[in-house]
Amino acid sequence: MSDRPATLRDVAAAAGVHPATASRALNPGTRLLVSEETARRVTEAAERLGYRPNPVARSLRTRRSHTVGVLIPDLNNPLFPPIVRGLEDRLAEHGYVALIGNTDGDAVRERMVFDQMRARHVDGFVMATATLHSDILNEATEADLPVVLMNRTAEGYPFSSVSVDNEQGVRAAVAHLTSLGHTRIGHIAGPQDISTGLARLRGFRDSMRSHNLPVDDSQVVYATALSLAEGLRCGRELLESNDELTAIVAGNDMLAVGCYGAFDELGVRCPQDVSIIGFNDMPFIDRLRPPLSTVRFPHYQLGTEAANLLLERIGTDGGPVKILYLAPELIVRGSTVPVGPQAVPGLPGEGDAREPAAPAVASAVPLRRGQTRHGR
Amino acid sequence: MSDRPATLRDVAAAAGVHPATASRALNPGTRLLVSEETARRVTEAAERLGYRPNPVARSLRTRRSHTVGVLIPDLNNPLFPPIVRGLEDRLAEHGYVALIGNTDGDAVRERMVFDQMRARHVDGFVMATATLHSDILNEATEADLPVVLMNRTAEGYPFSSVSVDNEQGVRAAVAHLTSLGHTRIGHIAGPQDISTGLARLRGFRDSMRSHNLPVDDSQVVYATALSLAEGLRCGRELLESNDELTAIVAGNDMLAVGCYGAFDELGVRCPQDVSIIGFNDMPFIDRLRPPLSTVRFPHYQLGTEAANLLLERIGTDGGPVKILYLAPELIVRGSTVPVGPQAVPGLPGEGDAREPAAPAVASAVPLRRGQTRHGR
DNA sequence: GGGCGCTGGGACATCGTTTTCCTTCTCCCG
DNA sequence: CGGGAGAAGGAAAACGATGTCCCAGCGCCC
Repeated sequence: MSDRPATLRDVAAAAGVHPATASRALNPGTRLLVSEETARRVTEAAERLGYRPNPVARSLRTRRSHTVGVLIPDLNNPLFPPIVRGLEDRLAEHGYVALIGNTDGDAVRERMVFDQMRARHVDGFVMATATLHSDILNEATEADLPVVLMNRTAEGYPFSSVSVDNEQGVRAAVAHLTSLGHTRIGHIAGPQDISTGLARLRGFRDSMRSHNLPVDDSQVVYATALSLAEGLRCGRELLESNDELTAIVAGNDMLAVGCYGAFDELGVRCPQDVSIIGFNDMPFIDRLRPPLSTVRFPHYQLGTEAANLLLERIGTDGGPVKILYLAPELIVRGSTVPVGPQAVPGLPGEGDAREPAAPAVASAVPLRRGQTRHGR
Repeated sequence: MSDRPATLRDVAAAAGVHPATASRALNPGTRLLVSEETARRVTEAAERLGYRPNPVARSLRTRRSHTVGVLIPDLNNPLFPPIVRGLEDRLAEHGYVALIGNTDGDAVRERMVFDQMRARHVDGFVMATATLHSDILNEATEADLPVVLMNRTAEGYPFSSVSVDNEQGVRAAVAHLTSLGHTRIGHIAGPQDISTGLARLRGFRDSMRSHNLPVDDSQVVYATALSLAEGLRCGRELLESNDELTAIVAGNDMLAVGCYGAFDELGVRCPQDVSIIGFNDMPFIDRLRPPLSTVRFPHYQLGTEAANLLLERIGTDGGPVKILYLAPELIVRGSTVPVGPQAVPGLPGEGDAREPAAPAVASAVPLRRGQTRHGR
C-alpha cells in the first residue's frame, strides 16, 4: 500500500498494540504469550499491511542468518547441479537459502569462500569440496560450526555426513565385469586424499581379491584429479602398460569419459576391445558413445539428506552426529560387454538396463523414408 | 583472540576512539574524514583484533544486502552452470553473492522465489527465467528494482540485458547447411513466449528467404519447452510430415538432442540421412554421437557481462540501461554433412572444427594392442 | 479481605553499523 | 584581536526486530 514496506512498528500501530506485542503475536514460538484476541488483531493488521518481517533485522538480533554455505568443487561438473537442487529445495522448505561456493579444488580459493561465508554469518556448512583441508575442518570444529559433509566422509571429526556406499558400488561393478567373463580388470583410482577415491580403490581391491583375481601394480593408475584430462592420461597409461586388459573400473564418470579419449587415441574399440564402467551416473552420460555403464546413486536425494542432517544440527543444538550411507545401484549400458571374440554385437552399444520401455534402435523398422533417401 | 568475534566497538576501544570514528576510518569512502594518524591507529587495531565487519548489521543500516537474486529455469540444464559461474565470479569481485533460484519454468515457483528474494532484500535481480511473466517485471519496474535480463531481451522495460545475437547465429547455421547443399531445411522452434525462441525463428525465416528457399508451414514445428521430451516430439513430427527434409535447425541443443531420439525411433541415420544443428554449444554436447554441430556463444562471459550491467545499475543509481549482444560462433561437428549420396564418410561423424590439434580418430594407427586383441 | 500466583502486555535495551548533527579546536584573514 | 571557515571526531539516533524486565490486573484460597 505505502511506498515504504511495512515494518513491525506499523503493524503494531495499526493493531493498537506495542511493537513487542506484535512481535510476540507474529512469532509462532511466542504466540501463546498473548491473548487469542490480540493475536488475531495483530495478524490481521499484518495481513492488511502486507507486512514482511525484515530478515536482516531479525538476523542481527537472533544471530541467525538462515543461510548456509555450500562448498563444492565446481558447479560445471554435471554431477553437482542435481545434488545442489536437492539441497536447495529441502533448505527452502525450512526458510533457509544456500550460498554456493566453487572451490575449483584450489585450497586458496576454498579458504577464500570459507572465510567469506563465515563473514556472512552462515548458520552452517555443507561441504562437498574436493580435498578436505583439515585446517578448515579444524577451524570449524573449534568454532563449533554445524557442518555436514556431502559425498565425503568424516574421519575423526564431529560432523554428520552423507555419502554413497562406495565399496558396495565398486563391488557391484567388479562383479558385473567378472560375470561377463572379464578377469584382467584395471582401475583408474581417484585422488587418494579424497574419501571417495580411497573408498573406491579399497572396494576394487577387496572385490578383486574375493573373486580370486590378482591385482598387480600396473593395473591401478592414480589420477590426481577427477577430470577428463586425468582420465585421458590414466587411461593411456593403463592401456599402454597392460596388453591383456579387457575391462576398466574408473573412479568416476569423468575419468571414464576421459578414458574414451584414450581409446580413440590408441585405436582401442569400446566396448568390443575393452569394457569400461564409471561411477556416479552423471546426467547425459547415457548419451555418450557408447552409453556408459556406471554405478548410480540418487543425486537429488543426496542433497536433501545433507540438508536434513544440517537442519537437525542447526535446529536443536545437540542434534546427533549421523553418518548416512546411500545405497548405489548398478546401471548396465553399452560400455560393458562379455569378454572375447563373441563380443562384437551388430549394433554398437545400446540398451539401457534401467529404461526397458524406451523404444530401442533394434526395433525400428527401415521405414519408407530410408528408401527415398538412399535412392537419392 | 577472544571467543566472541571482535566488534567495531572493540576496535574503537582498542584504538582509543569513538566507534563512529572507527567506522569512518575503516570505510574507504569516509576515510578522508579522519586524520591520517587516527586512521592508521584504527586500522592497526582492527588488524590486531582480527576485526571483520558484521555484514548483517551493516546491511540493516545501509539497506544494502550485497546480495543479488538470480532466476534461472533449471540449474540442471548444463547450459546454466558456466553462465552462473561467470556471474558469481564477477559479483564476488565486488563483494556480492548470488542467490540462485530455480523456477522450473513454473510461474508459481517463479513468483515464490521472486518474493522470497525480495523479502531477503536482494540489491538486484538477474533474470534468465524461461517465460518472463510481465507481472513480475511490472512489479520490479514499479519498485524500481535493478534488473538485468540475461539471455533474454527486454521489450518496453527499462532493464539492461545481455544476450546472444540469435538472428545472426541462426543465419550462420542456415548458411552452413545451404553451403553443404541442403535446401529442404526444417526448424524446431523454441517457445514463442521466450525471446530466444522468437528471435531464432525470425532468423530462420529471414535467412531462408535470403537464400531463396521457401518455408512452408510443415517445415516449422513449435516446441512448448526447451526440453529433451519436446525435442523428441517435434523431431518426430517434423520428420513424419516432411519426407524430403535433409536438415534441421533446432531452437537449441536440448531440442536437438531430443531429436536424436526421434532419429533412432524412425530409423533415420544422422548425419547420413539428416543433418542437424543446435544452438548454445552446451558442455558435453561435443561428446554425443554424432557430435552436435551448433552455434556457440561465450557462456561464462554472458554471466560476467550480466554481472557488470547489474553492478553498474546498482552502483550509481542512474547507471544507464544497456542492451548488449554477444556475437555467436558457428561450430561445425559431425552432425552436419553435405547432402546427397556422397554423404557417407567412412568414419561416422568426427572432427571438431574448433580443436584442430586434438588427435583425431583418423590418425590413430592400429597399434600392437589391436592385434593381440583381435587374435583372441 | 489480603496475600499470592499467574497472565497479558508495555517499556526498554540490544544486536553492530552507519550517518547526521554538533561541539571543539585550529587557523587564517580582515 | 575577533570571527568565520574548516577539520577532526564525539554523541546519539537510527535500521527493524527480539527478548528481558517489570507492572498492572485478576482470580483464588486461606
